[in-house]
Amino acid sequence: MTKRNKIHQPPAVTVDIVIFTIENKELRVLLIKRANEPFKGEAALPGGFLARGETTQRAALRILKDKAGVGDVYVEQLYTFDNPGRDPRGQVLTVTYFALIPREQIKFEKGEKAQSPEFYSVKKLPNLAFDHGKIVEYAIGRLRAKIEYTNAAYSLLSEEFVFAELQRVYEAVLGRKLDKRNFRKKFMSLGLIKSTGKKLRGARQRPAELYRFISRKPIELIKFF
Amino acid sequence: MTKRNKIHQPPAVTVDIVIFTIENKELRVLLIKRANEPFKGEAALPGGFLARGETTQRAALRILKDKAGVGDVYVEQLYTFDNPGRDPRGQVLTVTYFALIPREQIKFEKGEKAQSPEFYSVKKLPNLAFDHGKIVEYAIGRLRAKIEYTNAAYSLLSEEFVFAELQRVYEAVLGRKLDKRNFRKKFMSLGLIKSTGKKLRGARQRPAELYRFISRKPIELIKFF
DNA sequence: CCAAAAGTGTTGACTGTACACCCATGT
DNA sequence: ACATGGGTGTACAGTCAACACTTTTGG
Repeated sequence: MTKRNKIHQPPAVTVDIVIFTIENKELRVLLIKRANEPFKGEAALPGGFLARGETTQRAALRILKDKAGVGDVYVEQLYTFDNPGRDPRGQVLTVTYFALIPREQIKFEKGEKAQSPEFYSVKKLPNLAFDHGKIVEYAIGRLRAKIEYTNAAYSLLSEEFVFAELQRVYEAVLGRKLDKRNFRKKFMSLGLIKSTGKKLRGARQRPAELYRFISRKPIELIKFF
Repeated sequence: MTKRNKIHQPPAVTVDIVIFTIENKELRVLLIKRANEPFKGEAALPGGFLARGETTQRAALRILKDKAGVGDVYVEQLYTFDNPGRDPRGQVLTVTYFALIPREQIKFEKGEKAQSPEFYSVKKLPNLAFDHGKIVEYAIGRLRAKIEYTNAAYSLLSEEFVFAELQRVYEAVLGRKLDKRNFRKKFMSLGLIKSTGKKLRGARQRPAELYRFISRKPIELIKFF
């Protein structure tokens, strides 16, 4: 560190979160309507200023709780944006995170109704405030990469799930159909999930086996060169 | 963004850079001796506070220029660290970058002599100030991943190079020997480099062909699922 | 018995890996 | 002529992609 302390006036710091879920076989992002200027009324990522002494990670969890009412989910830092002009109010540095949530776990808080939080399909996003469009795009790229070499999918599913649901998660994230047999074979060989022995009955079809992730903590698969 | 403006007191923002090079077949990191408290005299990453109105990317380039005297190199944002307690002076948020530089391009500035900048092999790093040890570790992981699906290696080599040098870059970064024939075959098939037609003469052995990267701008290779 | 989704194997193409010898030069 | 690193091909194993039919249930 140099002697720049004198002329150091730190930028404002905010945290924005890209909250993903799968709904109706589509990858969706949580957006709110901005209650205040700038960009009042436009769609934006949930976020907020850092509270005094708060870490960005804590702020991300707080916002997640406030806007979506969820706790124990996959959260990961994405990137830090501070291009000049990204916020008309001046220099703002935003640390972005992304989170993965199973749709049925989300309960919007009453207090947030005014901002009408809503999940938008990534295939038809509205115009977003600030540079949030770029942020979402970046997040999608990261998610696509992550889901191929981690167990992150657990965070988009409920604890017990059926193989078809798992495949739908991958298809929604990657944006294309996958072959049922190849997908099952490959995924099984990764050793990330185990059968519960239970079956899902009640549909008018052959009952499907229920699986669960062996670990619901982030795991990276080893890669070889 | 919520109504947290009132209690928003932004943390100090610094930028640290992990500057990599290849020297003597080893991956090395540039470290300086801290001139001031805290951690005075200990080895640390070059870095500094953000100047007023400066973006973190600009700050990274400025520090790169100041400490290593280089301009046109591969620079990429790494991660943002703000764990409590990482800096004894209080809440400090650090945006980290990593840079790749060919060793022969570096000229240390006289003004920086006091801090005795020096390249340390990643295999025998001293204890580092702050959480810089963790940062370097993280950077190595990122570099290893990047070099496998981008053309980032161009930034660790001079414009024209011989196949053996390219291979040494990969071996140093990945930390293991690679098979000469397989490496050549694979790398050639990527289409990132082209022969210059020239040969490197003067050694007492068969002259080696000189190659150059077709593009010296970052390129990502397409991956398939 | 019909509709619906579940479950299951084989083949061919491709990719990665292991491995050893001759070549062109400088001294 | 010899020491040095440069340059090259083949065979085997593992992985990926394409592809269609039978099973089990609820209605």
